[in-house]
Amino acid sequence: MSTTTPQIPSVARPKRADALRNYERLLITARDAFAEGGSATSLEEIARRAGVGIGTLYRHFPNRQALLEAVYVEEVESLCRSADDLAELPPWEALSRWLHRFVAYMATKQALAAELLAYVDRDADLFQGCRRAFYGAGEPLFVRAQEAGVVRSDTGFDEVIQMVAGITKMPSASPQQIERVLDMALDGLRYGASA
Amino acid sequence: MSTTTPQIPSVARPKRADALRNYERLLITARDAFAEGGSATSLEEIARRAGVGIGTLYRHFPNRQALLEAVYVEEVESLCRSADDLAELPPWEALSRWLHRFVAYMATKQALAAELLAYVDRDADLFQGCRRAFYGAGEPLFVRAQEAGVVRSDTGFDEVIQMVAGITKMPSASPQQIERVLDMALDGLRYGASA
DNA sequence: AACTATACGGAGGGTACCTCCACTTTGTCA
DNA sequence: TGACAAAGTGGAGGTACCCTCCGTATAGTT
Repeated sequence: MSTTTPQIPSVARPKRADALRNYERLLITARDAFAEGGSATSLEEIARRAGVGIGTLYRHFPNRQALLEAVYVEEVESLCRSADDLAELPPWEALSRWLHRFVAYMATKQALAAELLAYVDRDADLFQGCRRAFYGAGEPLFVRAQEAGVVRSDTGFDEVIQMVAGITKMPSASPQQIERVLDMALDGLRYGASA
Repeated sequence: MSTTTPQIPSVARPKRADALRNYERLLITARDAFAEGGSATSLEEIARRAGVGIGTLYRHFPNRQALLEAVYVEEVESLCRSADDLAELPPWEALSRWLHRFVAYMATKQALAAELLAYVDRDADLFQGCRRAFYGAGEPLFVRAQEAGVVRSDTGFDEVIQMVAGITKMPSASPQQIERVLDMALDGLRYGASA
């Protein structure tokens, strides 16, 4: 299943060793900084924290939008790749865990996505690609669970994603509440399954 | 019906004549500028266009958020007041026109609302108040139409607003498309009415 | 007309995004 | 291995934006 991991226009890494090092430090630092500061962190701050000059940051990411995009894509890819780890688990277990990760991911990335939407519009390649990636990674887990008879047969992956996406948008709910609601929703997904 | 127009924490106008003049010019200029530039316009630009100094702008609106809020509230109030103009019209005509205005309003104010949401959270007084105002203004039109038998009786104003709000969020649709979809949805609202 | 509370305007402080270019490092090829 | 070109680095500084401060001007009152 590892070959099914779909590739988004995946960001082209730089070639030289030092450049690659700096690139990845910047990406990680930016991810963490945005997670804390809700995407309000300045690029200067990120460069400083990553221990590189501001010029270096701009060599790798020509503007703020580019950095936001790169962080976003990186996270989506990581979430999709993480579906592979779950291939060994029983079908239900795998699907359920992945959806939990999906929700946790959305919780932290909402501010980032909101700012990105101010730059690019909703159906830009970026988001299209990410949606395709989500489907490519999650749908096999779903189908497997359905074929194993642990998920009701009268629904589709689309509906599940929409339901789960809706849950992530619950206004001002604590992470615990969201987890509980997700579990309830997932119980509904099992209800009436053949096994 | 003009007394039913609900008041949002309505912005307190300044007292002195010159101050009031400047205040309103700023508000109008800001509204137009945000409508064009999608809320990206700078406050300096707005002050310049309104023909006042930047200090004057800041005297009336202590920061960017305050100006955005004032424009937003002003527009909501205006939309709600406009329900009064429609009181003379036949019930269906009145409801239908007001919902069209609602959609047109949403189309232009989406960017503004998006930036506001970055400052205040979704269930702040601001938005609560605006929702109350919407209901106060629109529900009587709806009830009147329903009582006149030109709107089906098996639905409520909540549902209609949600449906219409959904239409306003149609991604990258032209104003004409939105109008057409709204008309179709409104036909659905009439379907099976008694008259 | 004099007076005072209110309002005006814009210079300037602080910070953010981004550009430019002199200098350094990496990797390659004779 | 050492020299050299290509690639990469860092930070001063340009421009724009938000906002503060305060000396000046004006509306409304007595």
